[in-house]
Amino acid sequence: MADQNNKKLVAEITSMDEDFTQWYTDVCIKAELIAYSHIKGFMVIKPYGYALWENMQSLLDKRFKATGVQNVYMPMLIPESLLAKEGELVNGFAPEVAWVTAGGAEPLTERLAIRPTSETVFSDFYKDDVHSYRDLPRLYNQWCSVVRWEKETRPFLRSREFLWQEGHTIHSTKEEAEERTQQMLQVYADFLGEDMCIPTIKGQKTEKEKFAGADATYTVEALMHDGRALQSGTSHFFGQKFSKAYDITFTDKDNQLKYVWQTSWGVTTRMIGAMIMVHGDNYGLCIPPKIAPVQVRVIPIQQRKEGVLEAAQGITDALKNAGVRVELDDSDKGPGFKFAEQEMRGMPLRIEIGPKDLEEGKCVLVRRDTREKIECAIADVATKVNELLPAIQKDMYDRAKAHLDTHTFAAHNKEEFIENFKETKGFVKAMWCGDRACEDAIKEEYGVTSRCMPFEQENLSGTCVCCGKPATKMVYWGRAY
RNA sequence: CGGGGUGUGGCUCAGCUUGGCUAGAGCGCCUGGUUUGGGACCAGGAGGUCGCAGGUUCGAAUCCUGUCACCCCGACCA
Repeated sequence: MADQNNKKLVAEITSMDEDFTQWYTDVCIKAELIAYSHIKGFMVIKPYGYALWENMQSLLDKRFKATGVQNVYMPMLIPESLLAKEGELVNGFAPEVAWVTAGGAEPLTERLAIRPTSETVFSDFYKDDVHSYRDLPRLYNQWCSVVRWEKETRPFLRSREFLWQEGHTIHSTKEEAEERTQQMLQVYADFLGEDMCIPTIKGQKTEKEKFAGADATYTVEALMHDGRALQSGTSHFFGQKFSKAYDITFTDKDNQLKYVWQTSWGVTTRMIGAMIMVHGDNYGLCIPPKIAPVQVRVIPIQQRKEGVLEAAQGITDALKNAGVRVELDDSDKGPGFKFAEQEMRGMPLRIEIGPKDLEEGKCVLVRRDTREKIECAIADVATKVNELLPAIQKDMYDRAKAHLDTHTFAAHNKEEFIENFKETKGFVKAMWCGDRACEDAIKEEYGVTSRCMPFEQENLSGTCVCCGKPATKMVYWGRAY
């Protein structure tokens, strides 16, 4: 019944099959996540979008703190001389740094960078803060925004200012720092999988793709509905690069002066983009229950009829008491409008209650992810909802995982590799010799980049799909956002 | 930075080629009423220095010059 009306129902958003990019933009706007501002690449995050971020923040923050991380806040402006101390980082970020050059009417003697990332500031702070092995480790994190003057911008995926968290830790031993790097990557993978219902591939970035200034960069890569890849979180092992550049030393147990070992790791509002593109459909957004600002919207039908609104309010209260994030839509819009809006905004469940239901003492629950309708006695609503929300959470993950699996291909030789990238279908696993030249050539010819060298390696063949020389690694390749 | 596109009420756009009275439509918004199980209907109403700055002209949304902004596609990045 509903399917016959698909066209009409989604008249306000472009079909994702027709134009995925436009669909994405439409959803961001129509689901009221953002509004464009007057500055390119700077967006207004509206209450519903920000509520999403707040939920993500709070879940992540708990996970961080469970591993001993503490939150701090660092200055947003970085003197040029400080930023310039670590050469690779400056070179990496130089083209996209925004500068403050005046304070009021007075030109500054030294221009100040608006942080593109805060390794330098943390390092400068740690330098004087740490003296002894007893001061280590330092496990600091900050929630803030950073600015990078990107050429092309897109809501959540690539904006010039974006919200993120950046964790910066220092350790007395290499092993401990390496362990922390992996630990945080796992935290991201767990968060994305368990809370965001987004399965990821964990692995290491190649030299070409790694973060400027890092010894090693690790990543969690997700696959969007259109088959394109999205780097969804990173964790870096810095070795002693920054500690040597910024002179962060401590006296160890053996009474020797040593340089600290350092990590940093971050995730951003880009994850909201990932959520949209992994779970969304032609009805709009579809938000995992754990993240959803509103988990259930109660929609009364013929709300002026005797008892309807009261019953709807009763259900709302019962759910609220049961710990559910619930909202009653008692606006005077028609029911069709309300259904469409709830779906557009991706609220995981809605409850319809009208005079007919009232007579029978029931209501109708509708899942956003499957649009399945489920009748339920009014008295059992809280129980049923608390049963359905986890089920939706699980099903959303399973569907995303199935999509990832069916859109990951293995190429055993060059022909298969080329074949798989004639159109963007997903990840392609292929062997690689480890040579930068092959990576460059593949990008040049097929427009795909190495996404990561996965921790779970397979031996697909003995030779590099590009040059035919002996292979050293299996790499996930893909077209990336 | 290269290619393409667009700037006219909150939104989507028409009008511009060929200058001319008070700048239009749909959606949205406000008021009143009728409605309500998939984006309701009727009546009334509010809302625009046509992106900005110059120029041509008796007269510019329309022609000319400049400029700014945004969107899309590429190369760089979370």
